[in-house]
Amino acid sequence: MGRRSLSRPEIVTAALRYVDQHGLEALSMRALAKEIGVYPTALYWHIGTKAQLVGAVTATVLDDIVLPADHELRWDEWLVEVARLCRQAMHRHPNLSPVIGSQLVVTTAALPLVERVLNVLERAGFTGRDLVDVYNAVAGFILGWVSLELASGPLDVEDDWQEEYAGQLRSVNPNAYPAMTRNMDLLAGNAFMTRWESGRVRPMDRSFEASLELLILGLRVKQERV
Amino acid sequence: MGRRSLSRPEIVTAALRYVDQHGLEALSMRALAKEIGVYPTALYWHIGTKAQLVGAVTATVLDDIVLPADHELRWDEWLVEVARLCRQAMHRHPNLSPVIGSQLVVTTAALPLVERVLNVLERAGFTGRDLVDVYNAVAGFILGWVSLELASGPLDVEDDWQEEYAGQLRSVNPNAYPAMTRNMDLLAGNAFMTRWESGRVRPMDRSFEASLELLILGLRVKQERV
DNA sequence: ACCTGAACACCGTTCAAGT
DNA sequence: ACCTGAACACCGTTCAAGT
Repeated sequence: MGRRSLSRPEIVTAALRYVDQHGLEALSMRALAKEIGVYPTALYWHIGTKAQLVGAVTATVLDDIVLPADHELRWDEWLVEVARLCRQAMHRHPNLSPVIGSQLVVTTAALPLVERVLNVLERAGFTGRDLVDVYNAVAGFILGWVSLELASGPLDVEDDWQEEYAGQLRSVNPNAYPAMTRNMDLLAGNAFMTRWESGRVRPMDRSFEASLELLILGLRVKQERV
Repeated sequence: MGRRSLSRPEIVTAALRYVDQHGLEALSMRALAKEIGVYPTALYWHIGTKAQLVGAVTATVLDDIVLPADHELRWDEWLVEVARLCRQAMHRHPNLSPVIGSQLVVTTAALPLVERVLNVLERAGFTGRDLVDVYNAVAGFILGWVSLELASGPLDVEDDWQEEYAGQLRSVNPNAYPAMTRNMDLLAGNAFMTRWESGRVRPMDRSFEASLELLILGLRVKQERV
């Protein structure tokens, strides 16, 4: 087939593009190989298994996050900025969010991010176990919240399940669900477990900012106590 | 084969047990059918596609959450309790957490939970858009954080990748990563992106409690402003 | 109504063989 | 060193056929 000089980065780039276009579940070694114009087994020589390929793809997404300088901003402003940047990076490749959200991130590509967040949290006065806890709060919130936001619908179901679920919600028993009924207009389609569209088509900007603000408020209170 | 009276709930129960034992990625219509002692295509008659089966399984997990009575506790105490109960439910079926974390939850089984949380947040004084935002903060934090905690390792990789990653972390350049180096003993294995074991084998109890406390602190501050 | 059995179009991965 | 080509043991799903 005259195909030559297949390289690791070339494969990873092609895989990311493929996932962006066709979804994570459509990614297969065979389909990707066909896209590149090579036999499936050629991929194995360069990147190993599919799991390793996906890991490499994830690393490139983390690598794309450019953090603001540390000392230009107050620690809390810096964290807000970083949270937004991470969210943006995840929104750029929404089909990859299940990997970030539910597989262990084991790549050194994440370490610069970890270092900078730790550094800023130390600057805010957190140390030792408190530092680790507060870091986990920040990282868990950002990565967890956004990957939940980007969750995709149940795949390969009929086309009308969205309208059906919307209908089910709106016709819920007002006696059994008074609080939901009172707030249905704001709730329907806009809140976790009462929506039928992914955050990739209907981003939850306002709620993300509000949630982030709550986290920062909590951090400020905790800081004063330390 | 003399198999009779195959029922929907029977299939769902068997599927949950299968996922608990063998993992989500091992679940296949064919394997489950063999386990039950029936032809794969028989399952389709009762539950439809695999996606629908997984949805039904998820619903049973949410159904298992028994919430405390509303008025026995202060609103903030109640939320802490509910967060712990949800986390426990997810820990009971860790192999299912990718579904909760990265697929839209579209089941009426979630609605009682939504209703009660909304009710308590209204009691705390939140209304309108603020109510929705604060609800999303709580739900997004709990579901997102815990599904991240329960993330599984990259599948079917060699046995020594855990030790290898642990080694990479500890031998990181102290000049490039001073904050990480200073806190390496507490960090390694215990924080998001610097761990190599899932929360199912190494639960992050302390950090969860601390993160939850931060959220509640933030909610209390916001409440005073409303 | 409920299940069988065959069939279709896929998978990931291994391995011997080529160049 | 790098890729081909065949092969193995799987998938989800459809559909005609049985009872």
